Amino acid sequence: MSLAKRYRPDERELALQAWWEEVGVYDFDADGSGEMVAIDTPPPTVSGQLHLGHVYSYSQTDFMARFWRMNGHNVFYPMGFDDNGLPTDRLVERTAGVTAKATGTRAYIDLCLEAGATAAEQYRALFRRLGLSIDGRYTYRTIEPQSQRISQWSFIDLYRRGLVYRQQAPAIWCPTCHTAIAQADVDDLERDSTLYTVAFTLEDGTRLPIATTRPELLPACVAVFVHPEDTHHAHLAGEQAAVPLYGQQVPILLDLAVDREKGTGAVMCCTFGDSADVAWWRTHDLPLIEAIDREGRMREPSGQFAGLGVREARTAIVGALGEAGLLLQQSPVTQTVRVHERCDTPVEFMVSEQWFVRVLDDKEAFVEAGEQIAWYPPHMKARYRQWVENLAWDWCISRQRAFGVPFPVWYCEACGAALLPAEAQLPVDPRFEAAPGPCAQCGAERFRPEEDVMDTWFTSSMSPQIAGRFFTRPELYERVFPYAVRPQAHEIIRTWAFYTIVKSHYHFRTLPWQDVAISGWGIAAEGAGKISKSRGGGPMSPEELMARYSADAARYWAASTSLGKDAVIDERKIAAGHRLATKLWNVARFSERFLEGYTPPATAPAGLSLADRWLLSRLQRLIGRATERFLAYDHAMAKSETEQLFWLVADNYLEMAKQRLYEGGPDGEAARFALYHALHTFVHLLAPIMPYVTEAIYQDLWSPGVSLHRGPWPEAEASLVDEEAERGGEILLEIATAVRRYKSEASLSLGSELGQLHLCVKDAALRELLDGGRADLASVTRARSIAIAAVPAPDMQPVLTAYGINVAVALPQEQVQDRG
RNA sequence: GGGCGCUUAGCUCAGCUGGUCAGAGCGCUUCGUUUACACCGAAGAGGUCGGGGGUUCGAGUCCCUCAGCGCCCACCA
Repeated sequence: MSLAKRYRPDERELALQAWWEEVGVYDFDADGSGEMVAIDTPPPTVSGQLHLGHVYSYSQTDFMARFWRMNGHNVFYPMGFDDNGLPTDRLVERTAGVTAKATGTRAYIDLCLEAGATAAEQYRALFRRLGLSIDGRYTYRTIEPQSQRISQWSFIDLYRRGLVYRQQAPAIWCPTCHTAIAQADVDDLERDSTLYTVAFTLEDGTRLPIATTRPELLPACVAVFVHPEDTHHAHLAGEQAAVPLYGQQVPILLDLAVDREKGTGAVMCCTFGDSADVAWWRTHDLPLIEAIDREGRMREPSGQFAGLGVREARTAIVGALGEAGLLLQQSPVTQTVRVHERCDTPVEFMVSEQWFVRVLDDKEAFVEAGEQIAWYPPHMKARYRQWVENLAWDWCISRQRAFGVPFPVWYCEACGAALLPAEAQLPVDPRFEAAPGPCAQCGAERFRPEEDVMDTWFTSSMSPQIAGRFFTRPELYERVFPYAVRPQAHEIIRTWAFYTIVKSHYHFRTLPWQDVAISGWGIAAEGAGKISKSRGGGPMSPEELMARYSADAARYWAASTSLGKDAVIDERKIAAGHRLATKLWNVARFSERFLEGYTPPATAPAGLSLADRWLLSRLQRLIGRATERFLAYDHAMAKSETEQLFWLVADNYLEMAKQRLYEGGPDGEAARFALYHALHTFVHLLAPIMPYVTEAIYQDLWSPGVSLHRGPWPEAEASLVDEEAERGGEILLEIATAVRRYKSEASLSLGSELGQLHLCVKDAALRELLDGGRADLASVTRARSIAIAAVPAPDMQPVLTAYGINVAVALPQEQVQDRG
């Protein structure tokens, strides 16, 4: 077996990937006895194309998986595709240009299933190409029957425990997606708006100015609030005010939540303009006037403006107010509005009947759960805690959409009671299946199905159960749950991480995982932001990038930034990864002729040079350090330190050992020993990050047919640590650099010989230490002779004074004459 | 308004528990091709580590403060 002159990642990576799968390198051993590491892999959402942000975060998970696997752990690394629910539903609407209403629910579901399957194949292909060491036998889709079964079981279990409820209440509503959504699905969007001051009329006919950004809600105005200590307004409490344009009389009420400094100090309460309105509506028991319908159009209370969209209605009402002389003032304001994160549409609050999971009652338990989980990096825990502490709504889990996991619920036509199926019947789709009646309450036999589907997070929060085959492989599930780690991005701490913790707490009274590893985002260089939200999937597609540089190079980039930090997509960094792979290959090629058929002795041979001892010592410390860093999820530091020593070795040690290696003999044996350990160590330590080129070298040089990625991981050999040699080695490096500087300044080639290299070393112990580096220095400097003495050399060119050493060189006699 | 993070060479960033940390890659300048590598090598130039104050024998490294940037959360009349 020999190494090709050139490493061709484009060919080699594909072949290795196929081979790894063929021999099952990534196979989890369901019956194995080794220490378990189960990874609760994030199932990517089917909502578009994969981008470099996925490459970034998924690579970081794979570094851990490969590290643990090489360390002999039994790694459960499944993959899922989150293809149920709103994201897929919206994708189909956008790409196919159809709606469920137009095609019919059944046909629409089929379109969504197809879109999910297509995306899953694309994602799978990219993940393979990237070299994620996923065990393909444990792949799932969140829409598949087993996922639905687990999700519906979760619902039924929560229902029995009284932890879900159905309520007619104001819920956060997306007019574009036409569904209720959860608090977690809402983002902030800053935008320019106008603050209108309009004139309400008091009973005595005087005007009460009130500022609003939403005049279209005047028909839904149900009260005016003032602060009890507001000297200008508090006396009005108990009076009625007439709403401009519409004329309905509303009470003037007191509430401490009013900000006297804002607007005019008096504020109108509509059903509903924002969450404060909802709160006031509840606490003051106000009437409900629904002015906006579910598509975001004005309803009949709006009078002549009924049928207009919210924005058109606002313009029209402002016009009418102006004509009526009721518009006192308008001024531009910057306003932050709440929008649906999936479509950026400003949300409304709609009274509708929705299913909720109780979370507000158990905030403390969820905060405590967050405390018990180890977060990487640790400050991400603060985000979780802050979110939980600020929760204001129970988790709304029903969505008025066609595609998703259906609720396993029918309602009795006669008495309205909910009928749930037995667990054995799951999964069910009440929209297409008859209820397993009769009604337990009244005995009636006519039912109406629950038409809504579940929030996609309701299912993905069961990912530990779905991946672990909760129902179909209970023995497997027992082994993997709770998981060792949940890798995920930070923007879904409030959804995926939180909801998974909620489910695990309610169903199993346990934490779902020990650790949470939070990755940052891969972000585009200009106008930093999430690349999935930029057009065209970012600056370069992952496929394009890997075709140009290799998967190893892409992973190298992903390894350059530690957990939790965003990384700018930097092609230069990816190119640097490519160069590292090439260099590694060339070092291996150089080493091949010396290491072919070589089995290193168990203990170091006699006659190690100073450079050999330096190298062996540095390698032992590197092994310890890299291992420690990987254990702390710090792949960036592990990579950086390994890479640093590697380049030092490639640029310097190899030149120092070359002469001895070529000449053979006992000195050559010593160099072989050190060289073997160096290459062996680098190939192993870099394997989690650059699995392809390291495996290629391992296969070609050492163990054809046995994968590097099954380990074992190197262990540091304490007897090789040698601090004295490390200091001496540093001096050798300095001398080598000094001599190269001399040659560079003299415009000599690096290969040109020196007549003599003279070291003047006063300290006897140091002199003896450096004596062990004669061969190393001769090799790297091409000096014909080396003098190490206590006295300076006469008539020689000084090149370095440091460490109490004076280094001088002399050219060979013939060159001196030539130059003269 | 609250919380968290960031501010180190022209660019992108490393610098863990304070004392060879002032670093890497890219870019730039100059030089160099016969036994791994021109998909290359070598040498060099470049920063008072955002500002100010403090702790310490000693601070990018700890504390305070100011400024700017980013993110999360709350508010949003």
